[in-house]
Amino acid sequence: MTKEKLLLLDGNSLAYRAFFALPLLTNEQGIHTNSVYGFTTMLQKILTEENPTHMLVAFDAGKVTFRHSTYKEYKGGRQKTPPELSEQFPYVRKLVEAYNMKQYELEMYEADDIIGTLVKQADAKGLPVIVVSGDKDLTQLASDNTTVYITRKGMTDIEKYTPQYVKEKYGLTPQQIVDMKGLMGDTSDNIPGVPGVGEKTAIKLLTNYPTVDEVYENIDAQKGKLKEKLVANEEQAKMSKVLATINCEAPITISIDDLQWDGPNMDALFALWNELDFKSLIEKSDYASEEKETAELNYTIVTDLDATQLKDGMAIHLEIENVHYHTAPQLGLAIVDAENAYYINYEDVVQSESIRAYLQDASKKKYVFDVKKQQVAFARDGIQLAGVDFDLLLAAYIDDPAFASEDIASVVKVYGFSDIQTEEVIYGKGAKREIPEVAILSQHVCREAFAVFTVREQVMKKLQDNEQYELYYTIELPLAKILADMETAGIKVDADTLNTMGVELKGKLVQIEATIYALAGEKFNINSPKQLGVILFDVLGLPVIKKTKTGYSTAADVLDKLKPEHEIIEHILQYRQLGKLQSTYIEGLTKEIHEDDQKIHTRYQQALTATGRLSSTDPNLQNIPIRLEEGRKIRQAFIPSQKGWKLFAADYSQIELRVLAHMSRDENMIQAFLNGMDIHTSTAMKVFHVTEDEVDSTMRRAAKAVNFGIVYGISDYGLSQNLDISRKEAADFIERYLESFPGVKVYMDDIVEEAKKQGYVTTLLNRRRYLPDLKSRNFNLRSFAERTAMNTPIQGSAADIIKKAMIDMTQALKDNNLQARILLQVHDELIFECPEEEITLLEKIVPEVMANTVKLDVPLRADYSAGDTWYDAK
DNA sequence: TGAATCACG
DNA sequence: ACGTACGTGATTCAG
Repeated sequence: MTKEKLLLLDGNSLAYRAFFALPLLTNEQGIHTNSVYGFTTMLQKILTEENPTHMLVAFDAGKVTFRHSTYKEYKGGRQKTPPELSEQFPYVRKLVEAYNMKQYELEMYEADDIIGTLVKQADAKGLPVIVVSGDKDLTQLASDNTTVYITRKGMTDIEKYTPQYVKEKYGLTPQQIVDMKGLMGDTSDNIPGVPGVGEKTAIKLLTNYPTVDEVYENIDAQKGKLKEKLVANEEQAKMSKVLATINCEAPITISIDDLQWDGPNMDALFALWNELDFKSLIEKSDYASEEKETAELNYTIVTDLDATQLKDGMAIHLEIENVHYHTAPQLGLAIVDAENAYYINYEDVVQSESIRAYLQDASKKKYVFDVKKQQVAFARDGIQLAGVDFDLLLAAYIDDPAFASEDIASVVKVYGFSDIQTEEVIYGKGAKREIPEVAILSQHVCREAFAVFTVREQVMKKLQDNEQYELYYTIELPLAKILADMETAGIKVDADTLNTMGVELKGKLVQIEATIYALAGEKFNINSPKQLGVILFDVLGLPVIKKTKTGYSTAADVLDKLKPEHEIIEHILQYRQLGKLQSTYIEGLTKEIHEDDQKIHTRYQQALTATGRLSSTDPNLQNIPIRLEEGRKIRQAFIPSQKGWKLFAADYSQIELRVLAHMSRDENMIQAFLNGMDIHTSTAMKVFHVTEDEVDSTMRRAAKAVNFGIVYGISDYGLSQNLDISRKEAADFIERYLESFPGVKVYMDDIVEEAKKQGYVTTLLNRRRYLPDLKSRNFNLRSFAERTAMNTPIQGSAADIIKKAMIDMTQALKDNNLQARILLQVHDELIFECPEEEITLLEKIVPEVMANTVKLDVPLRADYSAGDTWYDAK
């Protein structure tokens, strides 16, 4: 039998302490959670360390207590409880409830008194007690039987008060704490004490005369001012002691036997943590990990199914060995609804006529997680997946882009479904990763499908409630199919071209390397910022312009400034530039060319970015060099897949600034776009009050930088860095800009204001991004969130527009019976390939579709060009 | 595994 | 006074 131990918590005091100890946090609904979070982490820690058998959380009952009849100013002058804290009290209660702990409060009494009374009972029984509070007053309860834990900053840092510890700290016994309070008072509870007597004096007095009464019985031993003060405040001192004394005779109606504790209600606790977004706790808890018992799901492993079993409205899940779905083996397929669950090994799926027909039947609705992945993987075996009506990955991403995850388990957990294990648990991680035996795998895959089936209605309802159904159903879902086709099509890359460039680069790199070593006077690893820093700043003694967390910064902007200082700099910059081309683009891209078709098949992440943009991986085809000529040549390796075909590229002109003009309704900016003039020049004219002819390149460059700055959520510092001017000058630019475009200023102010109010910002097509940090008390976090609030509607709306354009474009290509197809998307541009003879038609259709996909208060414009390589389509 | 760097929009 | 531009992914080094 385990040893009994009683844990008593001072609920109110701990909630207060946690609130002020931690930065303001909010959950997705904008409810503040820092106090509950601190309370939870503290509790988790103590429970693990102490294993109590009895528990109680005591709360203060109301404002008025029996102490007020002694002294009506008791706890007077206290600041009102901040509303951010008040709203958390109900959650603290819920938390205690989920932990299955007894909670108790008593009219007219404070939590302290409840705790004191129980401590006394426990002491009588010899039951060991731990009292936990944020309030040092409780330390008076310390005894050989009772230890008082006082939380320090961070909540998990705890000071343990035993009688010995009190003695060391104050030179007093725990019982004397109240005498000390009597003499020195307590500002937080508005206990007066003796004015002019502080902790030092109180301790000194009590060392000689152990109680307040004895101090006064021997008052003649004191002299001077101190004596006067003591005499004048005798009544007040004695009253103060009474106020500070915990009442251990409170008329409580519970006893220790009622406090037996058998551990938390994990389901309830888990649900609450979920609601409060305590993701780290969820992950840490055993409940979510391997030991967790998941409910058995009844399913059967079959080799075939007949048409009557393959119904409309089932969840399907194709399990693929790893994330690289263009090549990774397909393992098996689960087909699940409320009544049935089947698992079919992938070889059997490919063999089965009926299952193939079902998968390709658009009239049979299917629910999946990551339709693009499944579509691509099925397409490898000639199965054209159709009829997908629900994609949990996309729906969850629209619900909240922060939910993005490749792992079904973590996504459904957000919606309260936890009968599923994470992919890490099933496969293991890192080098230990391996495919589990079929029995485990099939169970898991069926659960994945069942999870999709289960949360579907809930997620769809949420999208409807938030008016995001249209974004989901008319943009993201159809886009997934288009992206799958783009990925499957791939883009042809000529390995020989890359190879030739690589050989040439290699020669140059060897030369530059030798030059650098000669100038440095020694060999070192140029690719190591650390070693390079030593050479530049210690060996060569160049001035240090910027430091990083770990040492000297050797970033390009720093090296640029050092150019005049030493010849070595330009060689290092050259080396870096060419080295990047070699490793990332020549070698990196070559590795990704598929043997069989000489193509690169990237994967677009459709549910990843916070703003709604796509991203591209393995390889990233959205950051192929263009700005510098040497790098731009890489694009010569990208070619059409067939003889007689061309590449065709079209890009939106200034889409983000046009979106800004539209959303801000700024008349000057709208006018500038209506005039069709170069926007940076026209900005320069406005800001510098000059005519078009008077705008020189410096002014245009400055105007361009400010335009970018505005889109990013401007700061004078950022602009000053970008333009390499003083902060003052940058601030001046911004001010003049905002005077020239007053609508922009109003818009920027409003958007932050509105985001603070509702907790999120939205885009043109009602995509959301939650910004809890807008309420942070941390300046950095808050400023960042404010800039994000300004940037996301712009970047996100631009992303919405091109996504819609891709859908419209696919339709237009079809309507015109063109062979042309979209291959790549790079945020504001689309790259196509097509037979040469279709170019003329594309030149008409593409810019038209792109310009008209949405109607803004300013025109949208797309520029375009065709060529034999991507380089030439410029 | 995280930091630094640099490629893109 | 606070310390910064927004959004990504790949490579390299080093602990």
